[in-house]
Amino acid sequence: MSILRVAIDIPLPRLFDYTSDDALPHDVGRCVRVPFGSGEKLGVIVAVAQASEHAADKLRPAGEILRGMSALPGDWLALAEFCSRYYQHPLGEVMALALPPYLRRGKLPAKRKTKPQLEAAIAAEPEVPELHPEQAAAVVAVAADFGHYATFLLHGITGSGKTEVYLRLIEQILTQGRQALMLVPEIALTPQLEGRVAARFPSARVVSAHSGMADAARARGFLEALEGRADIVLGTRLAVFTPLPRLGLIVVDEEHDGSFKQQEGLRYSARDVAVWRAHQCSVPIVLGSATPSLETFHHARREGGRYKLLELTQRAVAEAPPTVRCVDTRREKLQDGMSAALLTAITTRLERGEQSLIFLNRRGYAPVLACPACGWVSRCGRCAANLVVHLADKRLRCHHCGLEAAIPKNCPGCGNLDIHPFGRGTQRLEENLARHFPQARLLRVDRDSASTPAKWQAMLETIHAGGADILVGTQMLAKGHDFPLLTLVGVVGADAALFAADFRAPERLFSQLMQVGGRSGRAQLAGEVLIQTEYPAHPLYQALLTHDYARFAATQLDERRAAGFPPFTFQALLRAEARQLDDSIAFLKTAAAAARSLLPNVPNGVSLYDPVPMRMYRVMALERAQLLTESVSRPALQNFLTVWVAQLYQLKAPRDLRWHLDVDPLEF
DNA sequence: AGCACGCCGACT
DNA sequence: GTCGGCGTGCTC
Repeated sequence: MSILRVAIDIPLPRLFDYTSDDALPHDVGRCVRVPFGSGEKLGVIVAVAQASEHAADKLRPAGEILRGMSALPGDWLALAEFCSRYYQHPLGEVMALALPPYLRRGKLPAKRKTKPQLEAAIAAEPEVPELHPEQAAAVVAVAADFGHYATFLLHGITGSGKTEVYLRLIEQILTQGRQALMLVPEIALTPQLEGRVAARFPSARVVSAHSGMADAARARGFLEALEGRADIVLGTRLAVFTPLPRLGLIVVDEEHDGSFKQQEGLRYSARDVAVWRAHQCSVPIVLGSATPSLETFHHARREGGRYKLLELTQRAVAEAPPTVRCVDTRREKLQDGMSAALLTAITTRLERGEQSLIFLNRRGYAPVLACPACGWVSRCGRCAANLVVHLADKRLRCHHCGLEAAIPKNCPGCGNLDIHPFGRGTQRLEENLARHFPQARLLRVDRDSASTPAKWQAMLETIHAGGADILVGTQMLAKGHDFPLLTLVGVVGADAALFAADFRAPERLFSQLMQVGGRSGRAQLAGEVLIQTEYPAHPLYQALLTHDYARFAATQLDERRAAGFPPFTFQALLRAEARQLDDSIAFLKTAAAAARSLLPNVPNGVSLYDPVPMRMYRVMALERAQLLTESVSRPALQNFLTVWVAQLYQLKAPRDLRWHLDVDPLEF
């Protein structure tokens, strides 16, 4: 008779013990059916022990141990335990997230019978481009650390051939009989990339891992990786949890991308978890970006820094970077929000048969409908936000909860017939452009117009085929697509981010503009970027003019250091949400009081701020507040959080109150 | 998070 | 007289 310690998918920070008369030490890492309360659950065996802390009469016998599937290896369990510890999240929930849903339900997928269509459908790559010297040096540097832990930042401008560096490294690690893990942001995970990798390594087993996959396919890929049959795992953030017994290399492409951070449940950063995992498995990890996160860049540039910096400054294809120019909009009367310079530039492109892209990161027709007479504005009843005017389908819509309403004919406040949309979104910009350029073929690309993958795909094809002259789009258009006919990018309405309350807003803006600017100009056609701004002298724009990420990053890091922001401090946010804001605040105040009694015992200074309503304090009829804690010492913060969270579980709170901790939060 | 147990309103 | 509301308490 032995004791099984089992992690179960419930929001409690503890394991549950069961008795078993047939469990063996090698059952650690296996799934097991266990009675739980009045029902049954599937858990993961974390340990097989001789004794339990619990009274024998409390223990129930475990059910079936699922031996049809290989046990999850020790390093996978350790990875889950690390995430549980670091993000202060119950281990059972971590494992539930890390396992494909199919396996979590105790099912096993049928074995793959046919070779997947993907590989068959892809023509072999005209198999391999030559490396320029910087690429070659990067490959040599990383390969020198095969078999050891090392983190590399591969900092390379758009078009400098980062992907080719990844592929060469993967090729080399495969020849050593090891597996490679490649993480990409959600948006970039397209069949194209899978196809390119599969085509490049026709004899390797490539599996994908992302949440859009069919359950069985995802489970099959997970098992192939677990059993060592998969050679390359390519996926979004959740792929970081794929078990890889022969792991030899990790690549995180576009490492700055916010989608690597999960914003609900286990709020993990797949990039940070990947770095931990590389260390755990003694393998090198390559973080690639044209605009690295300031956290990563800081580690890479510091004297004796923790990361090694690899720079790609040349473009792999012979082409010049786009010319970037600011248009000072304080000095002229704009026409529909557009300057004469921008209108002229578009006209020129139309005459030459080239494409223009106008970037406005605000979808809808106008951000609000308002009554000038009585001051009524279209507010969402469930969120602290305005309803956005969507003229395309004649609705008002909340971008936070999805609430919809008809557009009223007259003011609901005073009956006034003269109510207007205020401000400008992509739909209105499209309408404006259509008036200025009646002969042009316009295409608006945002989450509304490209609502399904099929529509999005069709739009990309239209753009490629030259079926549109002027594109109007949000950041959807910024990422990773090559548009050979596009030679002009106009940026409209970007200034707001310069003065946003979120200290990371400039970092995101720079990255976005750098990316969207990179869409313009290809082999033979020079590109131009026009940024309309009231602050042409702003350091962010000045750095963009010279494509000088390093200068921008340096000024940002100076500001962060002076203000005591990350990466110079480490933060964690306790958030609470309830029907009433008062309840959320009250809970956080109790939590703060508990924290204060702990703080004298925490070395190295952990600071605690006052509970405050969140900026968007109401979403979906839940009112939210947050409490910030920070420290210059990550271990000090961790020690504090561990003790604090244990107390939080003991606090009594209204039934409808939810709370969670966000370690290393990206958004406030 | 489920899910049971447990004390107060409108129905056969 | 019951069916059922959702308030709190537990789950090895």
